[in-house]
Amino acid sequence: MTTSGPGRDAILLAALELFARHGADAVSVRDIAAAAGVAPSLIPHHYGSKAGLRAAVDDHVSTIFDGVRSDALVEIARGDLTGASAGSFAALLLRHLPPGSPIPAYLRRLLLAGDPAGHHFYRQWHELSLAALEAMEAAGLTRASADREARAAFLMVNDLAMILLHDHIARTLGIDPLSPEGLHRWSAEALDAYTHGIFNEEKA
Amino acid sequence: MTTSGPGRDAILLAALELFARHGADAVSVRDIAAAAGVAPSLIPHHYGSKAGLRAAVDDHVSTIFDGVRSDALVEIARGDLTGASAGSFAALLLRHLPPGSPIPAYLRRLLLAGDPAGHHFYRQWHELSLAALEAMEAAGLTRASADREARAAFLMVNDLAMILLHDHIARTLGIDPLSPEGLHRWSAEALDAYTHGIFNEEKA
DNA sequence: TAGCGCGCTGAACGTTTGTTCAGTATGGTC
DNA sequence: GACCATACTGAACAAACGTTCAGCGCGCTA
Repeated sequence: MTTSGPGRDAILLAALELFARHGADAVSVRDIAAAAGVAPSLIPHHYGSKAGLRAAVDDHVSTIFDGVRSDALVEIARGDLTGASAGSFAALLLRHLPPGSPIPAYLRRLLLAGDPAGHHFYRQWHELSLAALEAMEAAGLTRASADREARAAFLMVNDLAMILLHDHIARTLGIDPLSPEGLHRWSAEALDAYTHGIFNEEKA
Repeated sequence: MTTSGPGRDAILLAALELFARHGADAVSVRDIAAAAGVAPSLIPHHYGSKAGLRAAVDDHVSTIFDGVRSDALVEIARGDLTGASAGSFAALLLRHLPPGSPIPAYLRRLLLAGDPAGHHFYRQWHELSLAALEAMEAAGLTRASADREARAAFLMVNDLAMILLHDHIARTLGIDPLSPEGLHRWSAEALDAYTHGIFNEEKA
């Protein structure tokens, strides 16, 4: 377990890519080494074990998310609540990541794997969502909610869903909802639904 | 590869349970055999291979979904559009499954894995969602949409999200959104959002 | 220039994987 | 009662797994 070297970074990036695409269980140490262009034994050398590498990748991703999250908190504190930042987690993430980044797919695995790292991530974002909603209510941008916790969860979960189901949406709708144009179409629908409603008033 | 026997069914159910909980890649043939109370060699005997068992589990789940889906189509055809059936896929599924069923968790894996089975499933439900939305528009229950495809996808994805992120929501909100009470709280928020809106009209 | 530290390799290790196969037990058919 | 089909077992298999370890090469400092 050492601390530097070009091979070390190559391993981390290759692992992130492969874990995101196939899931950590389906990827072997030899697969990662081949993708990184190093010997398989370099992985336990640098990261102790495959589990250690996994933890390092989680850490790497977690650090990136921390950056995105603190940026969002700054915007909320500034009262900058319009547009995508407060309303759309997906748009926020998109601004911070290069196109084709494996991070969204990795996030997908993280949230669905059921391990503690995924829940920790979810909880942090839930709190951010709650803070954003409170700020919007205070600014008079939303109708008051009888159940603010549930509403914050509802909005956030809907937003995350677009990332989680990204591949399916892209193929079914014929347009990538994480591309600028696709995101525009998607959030137009979302904004319309959340502003004007979709259902008519029901009688009983 | 045979066709009957008590061991065969036990293997299928044990595999469904374990695949849903840990993912197929993380579960060994020996794990499944132990859970089913049979010898490991009985699995390739009945299903040809582990991949064959996987396909059989997919088939089993697919058949269940077909039943749910055709029930929903009947309701739509009858004009029975109020309540949970048309609006909530989660509620629909809940009515068809016993409590504690591994099916929702399996569905989660299916949609995430990126294999054709998951996309096939998504596409079928997207068409159902579109049909339900069309019926609701025709019945005057919704405002007309400028982008009906996107709206159907939006509503469906939001609904699926509740199942995909079920564990996180349950732990964060402190109430299981797939239980009757939890579902009530969740769909109250959803119905309110979709009927009255959440955001106030924006100026520019 | 000698010595040392360390990123890195390649062969080997023991374990676990999915699968094969010879063989047993059981239930139905002639 | 003899026969056969078949659900099922337990030992064995080759392949792949994660990991270990002796050693190589390069860049330091003395």
